[in-house]
Amino acid sequence: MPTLDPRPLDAEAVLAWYDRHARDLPWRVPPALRAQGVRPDPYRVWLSEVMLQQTTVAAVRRYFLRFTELWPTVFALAAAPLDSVLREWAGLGYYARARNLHACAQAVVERHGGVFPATAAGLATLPGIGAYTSAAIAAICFDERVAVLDGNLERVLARYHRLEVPVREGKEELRAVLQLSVPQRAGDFAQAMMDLGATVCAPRNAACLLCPLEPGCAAARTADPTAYPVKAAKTDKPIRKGHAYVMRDAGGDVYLRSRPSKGLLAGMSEVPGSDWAAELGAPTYPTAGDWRHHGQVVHMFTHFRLELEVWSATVEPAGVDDGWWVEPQRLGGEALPTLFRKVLAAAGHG
DNA sequence: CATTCGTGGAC
DNA sequence: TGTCCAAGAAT
Repeated sequence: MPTLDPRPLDAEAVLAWYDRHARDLPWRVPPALRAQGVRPDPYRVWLSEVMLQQTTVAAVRRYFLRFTELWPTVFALAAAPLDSVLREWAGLGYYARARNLHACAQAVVERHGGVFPATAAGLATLPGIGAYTSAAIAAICFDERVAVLDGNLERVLARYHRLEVPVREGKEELRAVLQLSVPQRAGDFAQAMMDLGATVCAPRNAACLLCPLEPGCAAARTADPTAYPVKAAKTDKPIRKGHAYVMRDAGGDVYLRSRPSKGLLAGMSEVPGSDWAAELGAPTYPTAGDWRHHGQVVHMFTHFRLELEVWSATVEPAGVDDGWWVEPQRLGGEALPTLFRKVLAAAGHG
């Protein structure tokens, strides 16, 4: 593999840009306040970073406000029932994060007296906190001079250095080069680089004229900077098919149950259904009733496409017993992933 | 180390 | 409509 020219970034230029263009985010201490010695609350930074894993700022904002309203401190979150955390997380995706979030809050309270560790190494021992998140919290909250490497930084650095291999193969090299650039204001630098990636050096649009790193950027000297990072070959998604059964009792209540605690949509609520397989089998209704077909729901997961045939019927409650019955107007408060909200909508509970 | 984990928005 | 992809972690 070609070794990168270890040119440090112009961190001063990046920080100067950030001082003028920092985005206003609910979990952020703006650079002017940070300069006055105001420190971010590690609880809020941690919560935001976990929510932001593979998730857009736009999607996170309202969940963050809701969580901090319900649970303003790590003690409050640690004391909350896991069920309520899963319910509030519903719709945000990657539900292992919610379980790890709760486990992490309890670990911070029980093992650290409610105080988050102040180093990346210490943070990385906690559930749901990996290489990126530990570095981000340590830099933002404690100005540890550690390389914070997320998808934005990978893109910016791949362009800056014209990395000719997919990021996965060059990631550690990028990390080493980035480490050489981290200034004293490590937290502002990390946030600046992420803002830069989100707004200036974006995936489909590189606004090089606005970029403080343009003078040293290799891709900016090419016809199309967005050609970097180079992509790995993609594989096509398999299709899985199955049936979903929406049951109502005589009063119109809807039947839900819990999914297993591991695997896809772990621990979330669901409408009963068949296995999901490459070939669609005949429907096997959970119990007797006036079963009627409502068409198909298509849902895209990261690694497969799911096509569910939606059925509904009015049934005798005695026929099923591993779940619970919910009034239709209370479905909104259940820990239902988007997939099953689509199913319920198709069956007339939209 | 490659795979398995969601979802909504931009284009 | 299909494709891409966003402040990754766990296994």
